[in-house]
Amino acid sequence: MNYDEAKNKFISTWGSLGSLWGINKAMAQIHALLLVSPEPMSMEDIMEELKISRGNTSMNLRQLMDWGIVFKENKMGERKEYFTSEKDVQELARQIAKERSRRELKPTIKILKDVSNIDEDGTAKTKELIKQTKALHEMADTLDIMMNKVVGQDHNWITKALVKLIK
Amino acid sequence: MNYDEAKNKFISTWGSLGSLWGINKAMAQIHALLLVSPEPMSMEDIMEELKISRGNTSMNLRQLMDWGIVFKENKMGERKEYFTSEKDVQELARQIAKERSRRELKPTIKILKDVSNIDEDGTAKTKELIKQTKALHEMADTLDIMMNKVVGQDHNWITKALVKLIK
DNA sequence: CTAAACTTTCAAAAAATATTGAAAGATATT
DNA sequence: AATATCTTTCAATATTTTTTGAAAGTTTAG
Repeated sequence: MNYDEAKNKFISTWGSLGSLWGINKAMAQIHALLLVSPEPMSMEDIMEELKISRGNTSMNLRQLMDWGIVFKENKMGERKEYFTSEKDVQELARQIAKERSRRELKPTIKILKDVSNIDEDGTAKTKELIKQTKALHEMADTLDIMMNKVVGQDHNWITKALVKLIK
Repeated sequence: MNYDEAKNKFISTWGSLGSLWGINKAMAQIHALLLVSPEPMSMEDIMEELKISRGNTSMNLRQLMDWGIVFKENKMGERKEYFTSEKDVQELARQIAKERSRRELKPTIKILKDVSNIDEDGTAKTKELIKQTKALHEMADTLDIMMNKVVGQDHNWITKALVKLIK
């Protein structure tokens, strides 16, 4: 496998993996491209490499910046904007954990809490609904605490956490 | 909020959350419905409650069984098939972790390994590709080991893991 | 102020994904 | 073996999501 094959394979794999962490293909591919590019890239560069339209590139770059994993850079004397990705994969993981907690986990926890707090009326179905949503609430809450813990951790948290888990 | 409102809210929340763990809306809603139903449900029952077609119900039930989180049950003297969900949420989490490792993480790890093993040719772009995919490979591998560790853990692993992390 | 260089927006089109429902397939019952 | 009961399949359809590209917007330079 040569460089170009390897790069394309990585970009397309990362692209289809996007759905795994809740982003679309183009967004994930742009991210992959920037992640392995030694130099910041312009919108033009990205459009060209991935064969996607200007509008698409613009929108997805914005979203990546909203996620806090891609940044604008300005080259001196140049009008054009350049983009880079967060290069430290652990920082990347932390940022993603933080955003997913905020966007998905926290809102879900709130709903689970509300649902599990309905009045107990003695029927089996109400009991079951309360019981199961309570259990999910607890689990989601624990997961959220863990994820936020991770966000405040030093760079090698994953390895350390692993060591602790395996004991 | 009364029982029906709460139940519907839970089902629709769980449904839209499906994409979070990589399954479609109908599948997630069927799962939610079974999770809070005190009794096994027939295909008829499910179609009725969720207002979805027979074909849709059949296909999604099959997938849920493939994930190992929904089971067939037979009532004595009845021809019809009934379905129940795994009720223990920790077992549910374990099963999901296991399947996602198998379906998504492991294949990705393999590709990252291949890509990061291309020949170093001294150029900056090749160096960067190797460096970044190696880092991702290491992280994905660690995550996979953690997830599989979790799969073999006892019922309160989440709480225990949390305690360890917080120290 | 006006033009040039670049970016963003958004309605329309395309692509991807999910859903339906009727026919075919099972399996049990008479 | 014919019928009844129930499930699965899959081509057609509907829905949702993504992408495009041209117009509008913004910023800098002259």
